[in-house]
Amino acid sequence: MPRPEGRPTSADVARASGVSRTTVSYVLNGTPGTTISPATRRRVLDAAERLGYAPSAAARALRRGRSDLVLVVLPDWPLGPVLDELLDRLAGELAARDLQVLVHHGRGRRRLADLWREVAPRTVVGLTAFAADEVRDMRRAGIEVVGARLDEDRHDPTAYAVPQQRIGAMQVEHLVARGRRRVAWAGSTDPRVADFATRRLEGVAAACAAAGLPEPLVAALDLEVASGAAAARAWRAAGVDAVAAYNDEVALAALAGLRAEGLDVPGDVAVVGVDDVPAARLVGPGLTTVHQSVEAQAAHLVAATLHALDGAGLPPAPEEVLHLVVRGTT
Amino acid sequence: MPRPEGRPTSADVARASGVSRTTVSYVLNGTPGTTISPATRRRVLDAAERLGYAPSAAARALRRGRSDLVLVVLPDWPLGPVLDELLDRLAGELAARDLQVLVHHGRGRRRLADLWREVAPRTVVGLTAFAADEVRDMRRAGIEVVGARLDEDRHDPTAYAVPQQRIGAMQVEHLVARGRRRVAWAGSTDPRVADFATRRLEGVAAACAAAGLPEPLVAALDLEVASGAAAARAWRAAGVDAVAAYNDEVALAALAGLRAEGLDVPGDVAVVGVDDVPAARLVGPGLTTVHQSVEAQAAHLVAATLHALDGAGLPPAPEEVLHLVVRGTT
DNA sequence: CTGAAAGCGCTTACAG
DNA sequence: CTGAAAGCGCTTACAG
Repeated sequence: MPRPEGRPTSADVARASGVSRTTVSYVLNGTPGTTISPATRRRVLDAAERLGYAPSAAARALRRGRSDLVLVVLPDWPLGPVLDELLDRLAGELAARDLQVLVHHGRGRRRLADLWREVAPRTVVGLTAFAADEVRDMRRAGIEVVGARLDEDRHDPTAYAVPQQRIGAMQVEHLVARGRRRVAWAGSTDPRVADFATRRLEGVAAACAAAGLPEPLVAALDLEVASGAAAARAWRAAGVDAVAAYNDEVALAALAGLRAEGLDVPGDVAVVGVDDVPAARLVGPGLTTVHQSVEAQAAHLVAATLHALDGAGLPPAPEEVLHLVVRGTT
Repeated sequence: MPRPEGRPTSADVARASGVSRTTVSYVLNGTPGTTISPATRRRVLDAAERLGYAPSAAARALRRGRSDLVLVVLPDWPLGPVLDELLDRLAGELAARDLQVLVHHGRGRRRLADLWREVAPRTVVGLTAFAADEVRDMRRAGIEVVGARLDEDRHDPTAYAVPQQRIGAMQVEHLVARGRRRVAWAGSTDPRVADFATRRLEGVAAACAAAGLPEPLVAALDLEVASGAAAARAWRAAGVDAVAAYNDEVALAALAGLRAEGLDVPGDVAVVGVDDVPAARLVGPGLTTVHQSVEAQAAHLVAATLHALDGAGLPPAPEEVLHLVVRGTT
């Protein structure tokens, strides 16, 4: 009989099956090196099933000194298919090692410290960058940390990074190869992506300088036709013949604005995005864009995590993550 | 001095500050009703800081009998802006009550049972439907369960549900109002959304029947121009003059296919999507679509969760979640 | 104002 | 083949 209040414990199972808690633990955990008679084993299993017994994770974690959780901390940017796939791959890979992946959507820095103390995960995987003292605290608590970097800093070999500046540079290099000379940057008004946008713009500016072009004209777009149209008027006034957009959605807003202003793409202005979302190949003309290989990123992230977990070999940096997909807009 | 191995415990802090563990606990938890001298308090706080002490969540949960976690179980469908916003709102609301939200991306049914035992959350919020015995097990373990339903089943008042069939019906009702008589359904080849797609198609079929139209012509589309074009040829052959798409992305594939086949939208064929993603208003012509109010959904979810947590009043069913946004494609 | 002690539910040497 | 007992790190009546 379950106790009137609360969940049953191993003591309840022991009582119900007439054995000690030791035996219950041995049977339920399949502890190797023990020899429990089949009859006893049956009785214990039956009792556990009948009572709906589930071991207390808190007690188990306390006793074992660690949990079987991997905490993934997401940055405060919009979710998308890339992240989706990344988490999926990571969870699958870790499940094979009996680790559970739990995701924290990282709004609010303050809460993070509470959180990792609360769940006491084996490893924390940050898709956002951690402060140095945060990393110190976690390591001190015996938690492995796999970090993310927004930039190309490679000092920490486990750091997971997509070279954001390279993305911007690739956009400009392609536009220059197409003979464009006056480049505009179409950024985002979403504050959550500001870090990324800044890096990409740095890459755009550097590539313009390297090609002897003037500094890029900078604008931030909403995902609205009117916003794109306003930008398009400024571009026409400045003689812009090429637009590098923060991502494909912003590129779509730019395209809508150019269309509304009667400018021809790619005749008057070429446009290149980032992400290669499905819409990029479905609109007409198709959107030229920088594709990020989820496979390569996921493989790197998984490898870095396994490295932190059990000292598996470090993965090579994912150099082959980016490639350009050329379509009708350039 | 921290112990050579592992994290410091409250005993270490007690030793370092020359008080008992009781006092350490009182100080660190700000336990009301105790009167610790400011000097003692200072010493404890300093020692804790110096040692980098963080209480063991496992021990605390074991002692208290429950954790401060809310586990959100996501279904196995692609992430998107709606889910993003939903999680954001829920996390914000619960943070105000000192609850942490942790998200499990629910691939693999088997693992779920392990997971809730492992983290011993206060509440499990399912954005996917749970099996009845799963719910029973969780409740038996003292965990509140907030369930999701794929359909319009309203037996459980806490169940969170978007009326999927209503979505399909709204699409058809609009098409009929526009004078269309031969409706096709553009489904998805993504198996992860099969449940949703089925419900929406049921709504489409029912609305067709109600309007005296023939059964909808059914096709599943990839997010590729070629796939849309193949469907477009079939639609032309069957005299289809209206397409209800599973979502906006599929609608974009349909539009790309119709364009490739030289069919005019909305002249020859009208198209209506679901979701109102940014691209829907950025493409030309703009995509008519069924908008799901994230606000209403989030409010309902938050209310249902708070109800489970502390018996707050039940939210009204979110009837006002859906509305049609009419643009150029119909 | 502060401390000694019990107990949360497990697992695992150790002893039989 | 199985059990009594210790101990993981906390919190909290209870006693001073």
